[in-house]
Amino acid sequence: MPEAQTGARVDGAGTATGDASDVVDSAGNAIMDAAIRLLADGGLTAFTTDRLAAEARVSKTTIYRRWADKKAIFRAVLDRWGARAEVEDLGDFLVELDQWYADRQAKYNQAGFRPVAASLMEVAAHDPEIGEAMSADRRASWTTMREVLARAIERGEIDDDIDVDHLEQFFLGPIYYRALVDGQELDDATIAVFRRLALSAVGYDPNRTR
Amino acid sequence: MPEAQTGARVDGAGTATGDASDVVDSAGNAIMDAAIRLLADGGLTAFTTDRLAAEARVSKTTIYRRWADKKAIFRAVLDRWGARAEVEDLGDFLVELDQWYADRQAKYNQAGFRPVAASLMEVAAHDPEIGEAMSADRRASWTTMREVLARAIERGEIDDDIDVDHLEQFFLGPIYYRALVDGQELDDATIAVFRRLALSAVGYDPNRTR
DNA sequence: AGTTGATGGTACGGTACGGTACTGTATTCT
DNA sequence: AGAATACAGTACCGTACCGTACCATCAACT
Repeated sequence: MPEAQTGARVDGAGTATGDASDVVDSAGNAIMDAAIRLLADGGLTAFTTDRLAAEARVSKTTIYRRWADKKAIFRAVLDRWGARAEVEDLGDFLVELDQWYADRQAKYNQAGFRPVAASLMEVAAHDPEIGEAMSADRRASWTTMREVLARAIERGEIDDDIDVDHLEQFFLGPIYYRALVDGQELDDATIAVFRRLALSAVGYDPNRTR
Repeated sequence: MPEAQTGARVDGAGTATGDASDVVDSAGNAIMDAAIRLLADGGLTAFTTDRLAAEARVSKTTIYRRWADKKAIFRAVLDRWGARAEVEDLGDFLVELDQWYADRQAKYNQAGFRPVAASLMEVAAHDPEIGEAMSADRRASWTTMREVLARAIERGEIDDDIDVDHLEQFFLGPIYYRALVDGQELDDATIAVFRRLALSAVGYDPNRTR
């Protein structure tokens, strides 16, 4: 009977109702936070269950009560790490694009982004299951930009003869490359340059009326 | 006496004269090739000295006779992996750019690029020494594109008001992102799209006379 | 109060890894 | 021929890791 929801202990939010993917209890959150800290500091080498338990101030028992094995832990970390940008329809490509840039800038500039992303990618590149989960995450994250671009094309603000997939990669590539591969900061000046270049590339008219 | 160069065994090319970084003997080459195969197939998990010896059909003694420890082996793999593009002055930006694109396309499309690059990046992101070596490799690899861009600016073929660093990242980012992060192939159509967008971004006039 | 269940701490087994030492053999140079 | 060297093969040691078992404790529910 998997629905045996009885008494929880520390967290006041009650018991976990869903599966292991959405962990809401405090111990689970502590474990996930500790896992990201470990990956940020020492990468895959430091990502051991012993250190995870110590860093989360939790016993290994508590960890293995929530996830079957290390791979499951890692998948949960991946799920938590992936967060998509939220940009709604604001009627103007430039406004939406700036919001998207600000979101990406904040995300990729956050402390530990590069080491954590590098570790996640290493595993994703070699484990098909993790890789597929990561791809799904990325596709979901792309949805926002796809919609921004699709709306801009529909409004006639940018050229309509470019595949949306390529457009996404063209917009995201430079900032991702700079942040992940090169490890440089995404300062405002850099974002401004990339923005100007990208806008010019897709035929956006800077002197358009609205 | 480190200059004790006496008789080698298998390779007819004679003895190694330099330091451990340039390994030219057959056993050393076999080890390096095997290391890249291991990283391509199983990533950092599979990259153990035992498997390396087995894959290279070499005893562990032979490995540790050439490199002091595993980190040194890894650094040698990194050196071998990094190969810069070679584009000379051809008098025309478009011609040079196409040569650069062809070079990058071939490199990033080679089998095993993504898994190997992902493993190298994971280590580079967490080990300062390896990270610095990788940065140096990348800077050296960039030199070619920097010169291509600098020449184009000097010739007046593209806009001259953009920082060269940003330009590099803008050109390289999309193709690197697609190949490494997304794992998609760099087909000719994609390269063509990226090329068209990039040219338009930097103000290249497609109808220029020469 | 008593029961239930999650937790912390710890110890343990089995395995794998990094690096070294040792033995016998094949090759090159003197 | 004899010396020197590099090699394959293997055994070995210390360590670290994953996952489990055990036990005492503490909070929540009946």
